[in-house]
Amino acid sequence: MLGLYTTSPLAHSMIAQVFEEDKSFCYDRDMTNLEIAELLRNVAAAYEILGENPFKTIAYQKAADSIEHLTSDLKDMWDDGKLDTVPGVGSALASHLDELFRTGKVKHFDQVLSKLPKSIYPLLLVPGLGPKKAYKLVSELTLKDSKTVIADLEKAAQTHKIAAIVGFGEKSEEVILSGIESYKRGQIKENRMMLPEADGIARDIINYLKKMPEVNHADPLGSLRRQVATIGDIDIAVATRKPAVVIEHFVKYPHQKLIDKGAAGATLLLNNGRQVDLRVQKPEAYGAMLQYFTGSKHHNIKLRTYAVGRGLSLNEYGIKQVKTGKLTEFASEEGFYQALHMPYIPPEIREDKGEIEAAVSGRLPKLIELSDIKGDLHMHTNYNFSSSHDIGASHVKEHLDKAAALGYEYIGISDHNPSISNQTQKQIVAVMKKRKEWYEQQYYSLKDGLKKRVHLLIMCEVDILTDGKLALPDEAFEYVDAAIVSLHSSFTQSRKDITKRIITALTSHPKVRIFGHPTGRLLARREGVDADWPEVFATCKKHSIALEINAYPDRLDLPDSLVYEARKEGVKFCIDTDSHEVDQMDMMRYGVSVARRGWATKHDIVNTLGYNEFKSWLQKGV
DNA sequence: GCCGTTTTCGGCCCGACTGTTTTCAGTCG
Repeated sequence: MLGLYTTSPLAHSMIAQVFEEDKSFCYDRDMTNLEIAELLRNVAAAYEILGENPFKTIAYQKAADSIEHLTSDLKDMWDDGKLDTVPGVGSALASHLDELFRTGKVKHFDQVLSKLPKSIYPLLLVPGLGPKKAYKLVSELTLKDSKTVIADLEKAAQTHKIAAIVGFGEKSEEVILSGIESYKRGQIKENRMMLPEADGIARDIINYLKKMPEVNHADPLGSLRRQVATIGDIDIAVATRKPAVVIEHFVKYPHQKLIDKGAAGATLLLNNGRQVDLRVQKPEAYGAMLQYFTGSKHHNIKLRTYAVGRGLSLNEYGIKQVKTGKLTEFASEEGFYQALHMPYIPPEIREDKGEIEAAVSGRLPKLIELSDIKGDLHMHTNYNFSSSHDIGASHVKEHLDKAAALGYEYIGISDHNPSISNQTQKQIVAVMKKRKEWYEQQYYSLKDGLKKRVHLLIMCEVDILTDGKLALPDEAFEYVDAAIVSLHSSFTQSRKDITKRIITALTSHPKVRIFGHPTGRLLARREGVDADWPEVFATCKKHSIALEINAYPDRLDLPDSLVYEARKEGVKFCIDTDSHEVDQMDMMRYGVSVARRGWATKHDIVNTLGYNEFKSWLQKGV
């Protein structure tokens, strides 16, 4: 295959001359992981156009993927001399990245990138355009300005200048225009839905499908099955012997538009604007299909690479012996993984974070399950005591009833601390004393049966003020069993300031036991704070403070990637719902999903402890 | 350019889809 290594037939030297005024590349030594990944992808694209060894191109793309998925800043890892621990970064790339962080430039990248017109690189972000097409369009249409290249291309498509280019046609113009449309939408990031919304939609449809006797199994696929915090499209798999009947039934589900219908499935645009794909498969091959479409992409690539080493090739229909071409089908995913000599890997951890290696060597963690949860420590009742933030909508007795129904041994009421702006410290202490007495009175008035089953802990969610002090006077701590401390203001402080602020708060009183929704992120609305997480984790570990995994739908905070990191350091977690209304206590399972995605076992989670053990953890931190 | 149950050389995931083609290249997930 000599052709792979020869120079592209396109006359890039000529093009480079046309664009010679446009040669400088701006990047700096404080690039984010995302920006570095984009830089490496640009180099890979240039290599591809220039006809470099295709595996070198793939190596750059792999490194870019891997850097994009890191949970710490690459620059911090460089600081710590840990560049070589990044998968896909070998000695050559490590040396280039070292040059980048030291000098803010990489000579080799500049050389490669400047062989091509700079205006091709923005086009790579448009769906449907890869290196080859981007290069051809830029060359043929002489699109010089990288700042306006996307708008220029849009204009060229609208005025039908693209159909005239060899290899493009009228349809290409439409595809390019719709690609530019989604590129623009992608910039606004409005498309993804939060996990519970996607989960609810999928559950309704799965229940609807399961009413048919022809449906043997129905499951979500993709990021929803892996329980990622935000979901793009909803994909659903069905095992059946009567695919046509199932598809007919599916397209009768209430919708605004039937987008596609074929022998293997159908796509609907629902009334709520969400898109749902259905895929059908015969029961014998259902396991292979589930595995294939659950992903993640990185997990599947790693798994297929592993299989190739054993003379096997994986696809959506089964496992093929490379030598004989014999295909074995699998009805279940368990069987599929077993055939690869490893235990079943739960969907939540299929992210290529070491789960395949762990499975092969028998080190796969036994992930926490919803039924392991024995209590919920973060909820707000409708008891009104001049609280600093919002109060809840339900009575404490409703919360206790619900806890009993969920089989919990205990709950903690964690109302916000009293407002500090219009009350003296003395008044606040009095309010807290009265609050404790009120809750105790409510609890004592319960029926004996409920009291025996569910214990009540009187806690408080205390604001961490801008300087790290707590918004509750020391004397008031006498009236709570324990405190959750949380950030509710000044989210944009510098990393140094916010880290110091958090650590000050965590170590300011022995009754501070849980760090609530640690990053403060609100999905699709607010980024989390930029703290030095390893330092925060070390403090939690030292003082035996639990990091909260807040299950509230738009929080899911601590995020799964940080759960994974913190767990490696031996930090404990507490999964809470932060309920402001009694039915929200059902959201616990989303918190459990986050914990599972972070590889947590029940031993990593303090509210899997029975009441007595939990109480002793609260008091002594054992 | 990376990497190791084929470990310092010789491989590198897999198939679907689409448009422009008449047998395939490019892109995507």
